Amino acid sequence: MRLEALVQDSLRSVLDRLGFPSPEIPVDRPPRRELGDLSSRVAFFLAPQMGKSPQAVAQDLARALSSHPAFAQVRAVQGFLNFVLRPEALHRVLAAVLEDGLSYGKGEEGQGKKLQVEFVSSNPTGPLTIGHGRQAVLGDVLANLFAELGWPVTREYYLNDEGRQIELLAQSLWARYRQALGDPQPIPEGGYHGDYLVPIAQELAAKFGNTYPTWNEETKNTFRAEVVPRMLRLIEEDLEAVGVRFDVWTREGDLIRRGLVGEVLEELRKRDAVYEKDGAIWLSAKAHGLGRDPVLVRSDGTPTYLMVDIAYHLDKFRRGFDWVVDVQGADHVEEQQQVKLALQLLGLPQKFLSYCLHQFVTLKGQEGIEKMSTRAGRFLRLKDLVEEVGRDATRYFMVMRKPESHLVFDFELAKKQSLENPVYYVQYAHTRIASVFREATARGEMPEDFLSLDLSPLREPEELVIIMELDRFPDVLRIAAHEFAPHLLCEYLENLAGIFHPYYARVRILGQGRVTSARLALLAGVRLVLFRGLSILGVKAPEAM
RNA sequence: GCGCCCGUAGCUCAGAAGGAUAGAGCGGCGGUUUCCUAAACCGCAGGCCGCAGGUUCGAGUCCUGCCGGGCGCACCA
Repeated sequence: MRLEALVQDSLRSVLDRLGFPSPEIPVDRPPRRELGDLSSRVAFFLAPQMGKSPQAVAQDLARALSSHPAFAQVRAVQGFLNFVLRPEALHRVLAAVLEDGLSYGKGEEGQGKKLQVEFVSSNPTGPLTIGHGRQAVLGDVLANLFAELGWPVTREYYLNDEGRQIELLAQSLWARYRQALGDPQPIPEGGYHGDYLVPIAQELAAKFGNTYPTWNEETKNTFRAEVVPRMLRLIEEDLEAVGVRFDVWTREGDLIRRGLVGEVLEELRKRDAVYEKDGAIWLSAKAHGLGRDPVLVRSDGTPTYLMVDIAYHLDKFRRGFDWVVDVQGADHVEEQQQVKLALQLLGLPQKFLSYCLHQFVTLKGQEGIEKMSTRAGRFLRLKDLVEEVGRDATRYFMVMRKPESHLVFDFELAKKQSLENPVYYVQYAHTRIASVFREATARGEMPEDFLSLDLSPLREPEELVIIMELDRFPDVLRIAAHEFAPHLLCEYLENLAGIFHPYYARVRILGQGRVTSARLALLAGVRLVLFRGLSILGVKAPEAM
């Protein structure tokens, strides 16, 4: 049984007996070790209805629990209830972890439901930058986390392969093509200046020769058809480098061709949520507390990005998703409010769509590309970053901060293969255990299996603390997923490694008789959780380094 | 001007739902190695939690106002 449930159950039975059932029983870790292993603030909540001080309530509860077999001690301190666990209770926790094995921490909350995580969704106007990298890893790890909680997860990429930006890109490519033929054609106003178009332009110059001397409708269609698949290939290379795969790619053009836009517009019109002005169709957002009314259909009759995005989300709903999580950068705040409003007006459940919003990435010590821009051709390509610092460090660094904080990517630190680098610190804990296991096997000290082992020799303080920490893992996964906060998992793993390394340095594992078997079982638990955690982050858990 | 996010140690950051004396890593200083990988470990120094009010038994956490930073405020996507 998990420790939180153990404490809750014990308290619940006492409270029921006293006639004060409490629906919610908080269980925490005390701020300092000396106070105890676990604590509860339940007395603060009960004090008013019991007509006593929190401390008096806590004392009553402590007395009632004093004979509980799992607790060595229950103390009332300033209204808090502090529990000291018997080692046997912790040994049972470790046994349960080992029994669960690779499924330790998995949940069932998502069973029978469908979740979509939409992320990256970068316009196919160039390769992915390290900014997109944060989103790629964030979305991927969130998807992994929800999968752990039992959700069937669809990873989806929304591809804006239509519109003005693509046209500008095509024209930029055409200009590069003309340049390749010796015609000094300038990149258009607001166009794409990146070098990545140059080799493609050279290729097209060789292929077409002088077939397209002027920018016209035919040239535009030709260059657009050439450029989009090539940009997609660049994006796929970047995603591949960072180890991210998508299940579904949805193209904006397909949504438009399916006629969804007209349908959604009709619905919005019925609900009086849109109006016409200057030949365009506007969403009545101001009337619902937003800052301005955005255009849904331009006066030339074409739908805006926002319009299609609304239709896209209605389509997601119809595809049967129970919940959609969109991972987006901080520059999309306004759009998020608008889409949410529109969906609400269309009658979708409020909780259908959640946004995981993240701030941008800056590179430490890289003058000139601190402010990245694909359009200006000023960026560091994701694939190049991965080649430089490795996939593991890239992924880890991208999610080690909470999404709503700015991320300063420390290039030099990420490259270091030493303890200063948190990802190596965690990986090294795993490697060490693997190494001890190899040595144990070589010496013939490895137990047949850990499940029926006597764990009672585990009595060192660090051993009990480590088990307490292993017990937290399922909570960490749950909170990291629902708070959209994968950094909590990084923090947890660093902490676990941070108690393991000193323990390993102080205590001998091998050559200790039956203590050795028990300690190997403890190490197996640590290794299991490190492996599970690193896997969820998409980072390797190496056997040797 | 309006909207969203952020402001915690020299640096980079944790402190889910308000809880006990605010934590970690790096950097700095000082130590540890006949022994399972020192790619490690131990110790020390370092804080008016941006500022000012408020809410309450209790605020880094909630509310209000200010200050500072990021992003957005297009018939671009």
